[in-house]
Amino acid sequence: MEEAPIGTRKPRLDAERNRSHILDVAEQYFSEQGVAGSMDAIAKRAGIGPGTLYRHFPNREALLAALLQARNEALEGRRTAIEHEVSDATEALALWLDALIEWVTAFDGLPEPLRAALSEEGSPLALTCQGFITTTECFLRAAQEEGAALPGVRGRDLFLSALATGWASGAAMADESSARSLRAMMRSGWATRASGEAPADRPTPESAPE
Amino acid sequence: MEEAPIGTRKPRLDAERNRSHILDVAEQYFSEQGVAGSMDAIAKRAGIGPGTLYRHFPNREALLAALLQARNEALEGRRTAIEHEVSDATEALALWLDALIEWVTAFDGLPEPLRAALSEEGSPLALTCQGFITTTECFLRAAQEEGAALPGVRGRDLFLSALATGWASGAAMADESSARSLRAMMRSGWATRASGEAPADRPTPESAPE
DNA sequence: GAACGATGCGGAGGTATTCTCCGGTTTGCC
DNA sequence: GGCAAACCGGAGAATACCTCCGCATCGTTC
Repeated sequence: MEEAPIGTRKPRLDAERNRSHILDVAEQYFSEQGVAGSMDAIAKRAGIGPGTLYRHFPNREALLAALLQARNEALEGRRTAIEHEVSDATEALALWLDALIEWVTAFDGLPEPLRAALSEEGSPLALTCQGFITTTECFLRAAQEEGAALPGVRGRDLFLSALATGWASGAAMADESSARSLRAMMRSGWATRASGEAPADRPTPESAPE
Repeated sequence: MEEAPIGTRKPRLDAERNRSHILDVAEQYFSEQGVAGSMDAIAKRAGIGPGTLYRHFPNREALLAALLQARNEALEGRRTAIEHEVSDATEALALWLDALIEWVTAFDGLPEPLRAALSEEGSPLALTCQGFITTTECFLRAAQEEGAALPGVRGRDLFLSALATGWASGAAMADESSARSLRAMMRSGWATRASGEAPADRPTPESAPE
């Protein structure tokens, strides 16, 4: 559609290559050090100057947003998969929230900038989050119409819960058992008593009604 | 007992005064700017040099720990009050967790350093947290013996939940309704279905069985 | 009350990090 | 091949955390 090079002088190849190289390096660096790692260190590891890094990504948020792009698409895919393969609205919402938690913990320390981004309107991360909040709202509404989710809860609250769960799971004190507990508690937080008898420890039992 | 000035040459008065002045200033500063505010700014506002600030409190954590001291005692008081005035273990645990959330949100951004402190053994904040985790464990065990709380949950998980709830409530997106939702979801997270029929919106109904 | 030793004070400054500015170079287009 | 636009990269400004050390102040002792 907008591919016509009208007024846009075609992006230079070296810039394009630098950009993707930066993304590769940042992906690895953030995986190792967490998202709070030094920007200049990324530039140095990529063999470029700070200026180049900041030209491509004006701040940490922009870099993070670009890094998350691929995972965003994966998460969108997960969404349509759940929509098509899971008919039970309760299970669908639960699976979606699990996917959200996984997305939110893609990098160590990611929940913090996400929460911060929710406060600022123009942030690229905020846009992404807003989309996922809307999706959460969809799944939630379906579950509520089935009577499987409490009516007082809103999509943003569930999204915040997922974010908070991911944040808490990142604590050094939190082991695998804690993470499971937190997820389970979150689930019985929105589910009604009437909905499916799974109280806590059922490990997402892949019950696709194919 | 250890008041005998053996080997300790009695603390100087000006130092003591400086210390409490720093605490006053920091209290106000953190209340305005959140706990991530600049240390040097606190020193400047207190009219002292950074060196003096850091002599009294070697780092931000120590300063925070000292600031929280008063509130810690208030929280301990709340604990004994709950223990004496509330016989229902479910309600007691719920009240305690509400008090914890309030403590955790005493300053804007406080949950973050608390979570970080849990990772480091020698931190003064970690000690405090550990005490409250133990208290949480006590309330939880009582509730579990009444069959009012799920047996799989641990005290640390509940503490983490409270911390995470406070963290999420600090998001700009979170309004009062979100905070209430989060607390309600947390509660139905640990409570069994059998325990009291209060699902969400009961506003802590002061039912002291005197 | 005066001198002395221990203790506290405070600012200069080292290190780290984020981000900007600008001269020099490379690239794409004609 | 030449030109203008875009890009590169490092120097460096701004800020924050924290340390070091000469000097001042306090408490004690004579």
